[in-house]
Amino acid sequence: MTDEPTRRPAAPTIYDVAREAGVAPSTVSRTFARPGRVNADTAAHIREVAARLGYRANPLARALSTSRTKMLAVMVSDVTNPFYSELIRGAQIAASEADYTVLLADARESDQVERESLERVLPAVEGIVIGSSRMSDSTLRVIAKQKPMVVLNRDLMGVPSVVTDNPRGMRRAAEHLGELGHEAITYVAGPEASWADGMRWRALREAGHELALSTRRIGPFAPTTEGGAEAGAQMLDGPPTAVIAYNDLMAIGLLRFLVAHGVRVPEDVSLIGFDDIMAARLVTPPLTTVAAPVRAMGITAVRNLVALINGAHARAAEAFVLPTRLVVRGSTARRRR
Amino acid sequence: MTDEPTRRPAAPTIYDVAREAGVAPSTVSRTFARPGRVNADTAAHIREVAARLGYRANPLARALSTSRTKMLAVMVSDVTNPFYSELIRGAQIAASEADYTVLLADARESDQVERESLERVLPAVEGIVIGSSRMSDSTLRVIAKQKPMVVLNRDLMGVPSVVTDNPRGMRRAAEHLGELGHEAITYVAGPEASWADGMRWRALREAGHELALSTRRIGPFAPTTEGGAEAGAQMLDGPPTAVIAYNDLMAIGLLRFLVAHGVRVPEDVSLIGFDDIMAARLVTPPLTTVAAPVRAMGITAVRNLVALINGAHARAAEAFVLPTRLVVRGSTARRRR
DNA sequence: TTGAAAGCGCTAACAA
DNA sequence: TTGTTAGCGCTTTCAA
Repeated sequence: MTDEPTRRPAAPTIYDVAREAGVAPSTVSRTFARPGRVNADTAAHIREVAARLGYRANPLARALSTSRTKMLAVMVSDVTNPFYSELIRGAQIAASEADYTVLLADARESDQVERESLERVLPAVEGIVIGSSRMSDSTLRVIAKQKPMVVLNRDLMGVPSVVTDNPRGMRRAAEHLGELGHEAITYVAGPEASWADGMRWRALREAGHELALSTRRIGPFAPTTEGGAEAGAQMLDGPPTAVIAYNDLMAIGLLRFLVAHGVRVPEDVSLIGFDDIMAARLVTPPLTTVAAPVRAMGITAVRNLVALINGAHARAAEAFVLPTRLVVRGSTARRRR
Repeated sequence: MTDEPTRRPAAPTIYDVAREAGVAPSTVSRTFARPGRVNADTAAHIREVAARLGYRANPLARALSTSRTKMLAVMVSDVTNPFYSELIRGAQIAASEADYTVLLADARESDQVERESLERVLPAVEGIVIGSSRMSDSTLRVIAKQKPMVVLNRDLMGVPSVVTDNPRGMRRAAEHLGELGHEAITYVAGPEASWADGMRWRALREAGHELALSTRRIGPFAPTTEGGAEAGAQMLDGPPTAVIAYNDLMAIGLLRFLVAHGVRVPEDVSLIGFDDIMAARLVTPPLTTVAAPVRAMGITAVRNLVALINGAHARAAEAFVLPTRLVVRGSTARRRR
């Protein structure tokens, strides 16, 4: 089965083009790398020859001499999580704008895979966006020392970050529940180590304080539908009237669990998620949620990363805060009990 | 704002290690590239020094001299489509097994973006998996001539492919509906150019023929929830009792449209999708669907691609066919009218 | 088993 | 504006 590789024609190089066009190789190089530094006519001629020969600059060779690989890494904990696929989409958009290619590092929710993935990808890229990571702050900081880095929804002293406005989002969610007559809100916590989780719970506590709503917290749970179901199991006897979950996936898991066990949503329990993933719209009832501008986050992160690569100073003191928005759908209603 | 780049320590090279270890650079190279060709003790020493210095082989430099970049491209039409994210997951798994990195080429449902994406990525990779593409067969074949390629759910003469067993899946779906007493099945078609769509419709016709069920087809529609809703609008007056949609996204869009317009599922209409994406489980009622082993497809595709790269012969005559499975959930029921 | 030297395809001084 | 000449960091002959 395994034989000698099929012969494929070797890709033409700068030298082939140079010979064919009757100029020096460096002139060919210039034509593509710094047009303007070469006579318009010669350039045209060279391009013509190059096109005829099907010449494409070898990006690796270019990278070797310029040490600009034009590649970026985006690290996520799970590609199949819709939150991250939207993030990747944003990153791709901004990357191609800046003529960068993105390497996907998918941790597959495993520390070891995350390491290996990073190892593999890091030496090839000029910078990295940490969409999510289980690595410790100090580990990340070490990496940030080697390559430009932007982190998402995380607070890493000295490393620029892009975050969503959790406090405002949570505040709006709490207000919404307050307006519907709810007096107590239960927060279903996500992963313990999550910065966003801490932010959200804190924001809820503060909002509760100001709005005279009592708050409590259960968890932590996995940030998945399974985690949500687990939370549901814990609240089955004496469910609260209002719940805010760490994210949509959990809210959906919780929603389905409750409904399956005879608790009606929103009649018995009002439920709010975070992120506004596509599935939030699809469940019955559709989920009220605090929408995060995920794609915009990806775009912002990459734009900042590229700026960093190009020598911008890491204005790391303040994070880039992107606005959230409460999307009211069917899972919240006036309190009835 | 844009200033001189922050100084980052230059990564140690093979020369640094060589000097520090008191050996020739080529020996350091050998230690990593072909261990066994170097004395065990020297090798150990070199590794020790390398570790101490934090040496990491520069993959680009290596690629330049070996012309093995250890990178693969996966082209998809839309990263945010759950079908493709699962595919990417599979590709990642197989790629890391083989010590390859994957470059994601996301077409964002646009021809132009697809082109650019491909241009950007192609010269850097050793091979490419076409998860989906709007490119013509002939264009793809041209590319396959330059780089090893594996296509998914598509039939490209001369190019190895991985497909799901659409005929069997469709057959099972039709049988299921037949057993529930349905006598006519409407197929809601996906994108016109889609090979899978053609396969599915053909398979349904044949199954219908054998099972004495009448079949008809409407569409094409976009393979999205929006497309599904559009189809719903077309069938509002006099809806069929049984519908099979090109994929889950469409089925879900259709489902929600029908329910919103007073048509009950599954009481009035039984509905089946394809793929078994996560959302299929989340909608109400949960969707009966023909599950595709998406992750396995990604794995299979990449494994084959790697084999191809290593010189396996393209046994392109037969495609790799992966089994499908009918997952019966709540959207199908006995015919009542 | 090791070292010396050439070269992968490109860019970047430096001259001309 | 163009050509000449060194490399970029690694692998790979070829000798020793």
